[in-house]
Amino acid sequence: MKVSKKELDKRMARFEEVCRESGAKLTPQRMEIFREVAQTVEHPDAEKVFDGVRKRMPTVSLDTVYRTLWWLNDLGLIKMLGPARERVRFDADLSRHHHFVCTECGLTRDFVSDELDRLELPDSLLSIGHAEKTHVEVKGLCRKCAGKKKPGAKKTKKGEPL
Amino acid sequence: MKVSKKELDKRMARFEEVCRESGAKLTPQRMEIFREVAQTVEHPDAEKVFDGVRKRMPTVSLDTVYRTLWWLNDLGLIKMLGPARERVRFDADLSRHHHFVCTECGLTRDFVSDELDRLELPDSLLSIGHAEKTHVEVKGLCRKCAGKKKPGAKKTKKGEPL
DNA sequence: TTAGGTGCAAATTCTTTGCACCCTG
DNA sequence: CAGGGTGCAAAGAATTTGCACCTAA
Repeated sequence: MKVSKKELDKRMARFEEVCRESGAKLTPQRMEIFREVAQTVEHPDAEKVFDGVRKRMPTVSLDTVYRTLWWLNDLGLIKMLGPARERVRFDADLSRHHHFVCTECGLTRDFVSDELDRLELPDSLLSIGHAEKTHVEVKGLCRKCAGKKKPGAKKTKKGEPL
Repeated sequence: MKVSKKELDKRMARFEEVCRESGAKLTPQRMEIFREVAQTVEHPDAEKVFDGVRKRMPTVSLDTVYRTLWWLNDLGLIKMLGPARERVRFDADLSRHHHFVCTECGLTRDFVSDELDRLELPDSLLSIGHAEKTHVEVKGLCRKCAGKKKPGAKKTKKGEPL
């Protein structure tokens, strides 16, 4: 499913603007890679983007697609979903709960909430599918990282569980 | 952080029971791998589990850990978090929205909900960290997969609690 | 006894990097 | 013209698999 032309134009305009502001070069590859993500409501993976772009530009390489995608993400022009440099993790707690995830160090803690469990889903979901489970993920800084942040913000290694 | 001895014992007992019921062999490796996940509230990845088990059983191999973890997941004794065999995906929609994900085909669709956006988080979160964003992921079958699976599948009703 | 389980090592899959050439600004 | 950007190929990281030996039931 594609987004409306109007919305796509808006996204492309913002892309060019942010791109220019950041002082980065506006290459045809970047243009097409961004367009590929911006024109759809599906949430394509790198391979899908690659295939789409390749139709119009047969010489792009997969690694340019990856590099450009991370770059767009860093610029805040797109967002990443799912396994963003993380590993699979395991949980033996089978009771109903949600997760708090620290954006800095990856610390993940369970929490429960009656209010969340009573949530009602919007009608718009009916046209998409049949809901079976909902899981809430709260992102933020854990206490430890919030404390560290001010002095000299330090990065933790990728997806390291705590 | 470890779970209480009582809870751990409960989990181990259920493990042995399910294991026996399923007709699978109760090997020391499986025992220790399950115990490693069951004894903590952290959400360890395969490597972490491997390291923990290796302390008590120096000869386990990483691939046995992986195989056992998938097996435990299939038996419903543990759950997987994060990149469960998925790839990173990209989204150019920067507005506030949540996701519906089909557990069968992976289809991902955005949806919005005022109610979700007004959610109040429980106090218990305060002791963990500072919440910045909350994202809801609804899992279920998309219409297409629901149709394939069992033609007479029931539909979600409005207002049905999750 | 014997089918299922394990360890080892090699294979895959998805992503990331080094490097020399190319093109935008 | 300069320095960032690109393509290619090769490297990595996290899983996964083939195979022969081992062991719980």
